[in-house]
Amino acid sequence: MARQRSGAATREAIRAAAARLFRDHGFAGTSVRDIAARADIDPALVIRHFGSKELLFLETVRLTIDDEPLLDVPLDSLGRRFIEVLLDSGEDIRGVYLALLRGSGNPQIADRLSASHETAFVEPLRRRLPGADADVRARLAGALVGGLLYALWVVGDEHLIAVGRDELVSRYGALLQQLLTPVPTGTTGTPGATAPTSPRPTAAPRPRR
Amino acid sequence: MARQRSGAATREAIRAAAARLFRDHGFAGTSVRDIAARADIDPALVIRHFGSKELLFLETVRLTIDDEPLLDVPLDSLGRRFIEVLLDSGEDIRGVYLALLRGSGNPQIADRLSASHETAFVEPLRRRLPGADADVRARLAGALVGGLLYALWVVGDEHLIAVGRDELVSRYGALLQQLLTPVPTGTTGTPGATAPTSPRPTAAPRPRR
DNA sequence: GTCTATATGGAGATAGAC
DNA sequence: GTCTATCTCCATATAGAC
Repeated sequence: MARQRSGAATREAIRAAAARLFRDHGFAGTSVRDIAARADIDPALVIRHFGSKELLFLETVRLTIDDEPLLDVPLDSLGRRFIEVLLDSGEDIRGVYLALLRGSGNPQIADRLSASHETAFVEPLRRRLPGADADVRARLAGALVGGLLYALWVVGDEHLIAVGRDELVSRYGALLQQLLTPVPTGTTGTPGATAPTSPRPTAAPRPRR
Repeated sequence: MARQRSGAATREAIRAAAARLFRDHGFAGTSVRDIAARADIDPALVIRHFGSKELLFLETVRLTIDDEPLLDVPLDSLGRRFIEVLLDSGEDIRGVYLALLRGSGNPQIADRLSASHETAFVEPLRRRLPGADADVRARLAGALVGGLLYALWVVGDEHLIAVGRDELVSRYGALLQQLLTPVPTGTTGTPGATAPTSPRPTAAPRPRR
């Protein structure tokens, strides 16, 4: 019979349905009718409560990493940790990231993506970085991090996925770490090697622990 | 008036119009009518010649990078060079990359993106890499490269763009180089602070095969 | 080969009775 | 606040006359 609900409950039902559908099928792949059906209400109510499909998207699809306590580790292991947190994040983050990315043809969604990238991928790192060029390094790190998610989630590189979480954390984390705490040439007591071009011995997959 | 043209000319006109519009406005943002209008023909002809909008997209939107400049560069400067080539690539690559990315909700377009990523970003690097784990390293490199384009073109990180081409090449190139020729501790000069002075503008001429 | 006309379906959004 | 009914617009795709 689809009994009437209170206004607040309806609003919540719409929000929940929208969040889920947008996350799973993106902005274009979700219709107002789909949302209404899932919330078991009339399509007109969706517009009535949120004004438009676009506003509803912007209200429900937010990228947040609130595992920030997990990032409370020494700076020299922040790289690994950050990758770890991302890879262990649930389906939520993945879906939201994909929805924002694929919807970024829409200017408003593009703005939201831009802000989300800043908040989730750049800012948490920049806060920890010392040095005058901390901002640039954090932004390069944001690009690097985004690249991993792009390769795994958007491209869906099967061979990269098959590498497995632990090795990805180790290798890509080390790469990120390079950006957070660039290894200076002199600290580890290496002699001032003047011959830069050395024929590469193979392997050595872990430049830094 | 819209006088008649030959079949081949019409087909070409459609193809050209589609390539341009898809690249500028994406798959969802381009209608068959838009394409027909730009080609100055009837919308029905678009379908008649190419079967569907989707097939037309797949036929006209291809990501190709000219990897010739990468062939003769020494392995230890391939990282910088690769970033250079990407950043100097024209509006074409950017548009195609964005169209594929934003259209990747469509399974066929996702497949195309996957293949393009492999061909353009992974394969050219893997060819040059020695070692048993060359494949993995090339894929990690592909992720890294994709991340830069993502940050610059999708997110549109203004502060990162403002860094400028040369410094991006230098810093992000050094990062990529870490993956191509890993070094336990820095040997090839400071990784990122200033341009490490081995420009090697264009290498020795070499016959194409 | 080309074009006119149209089929068919789905979208977002609205009007107005209850 | 909610729902029924509908509006308007636009999409891809097709049928059939020239």
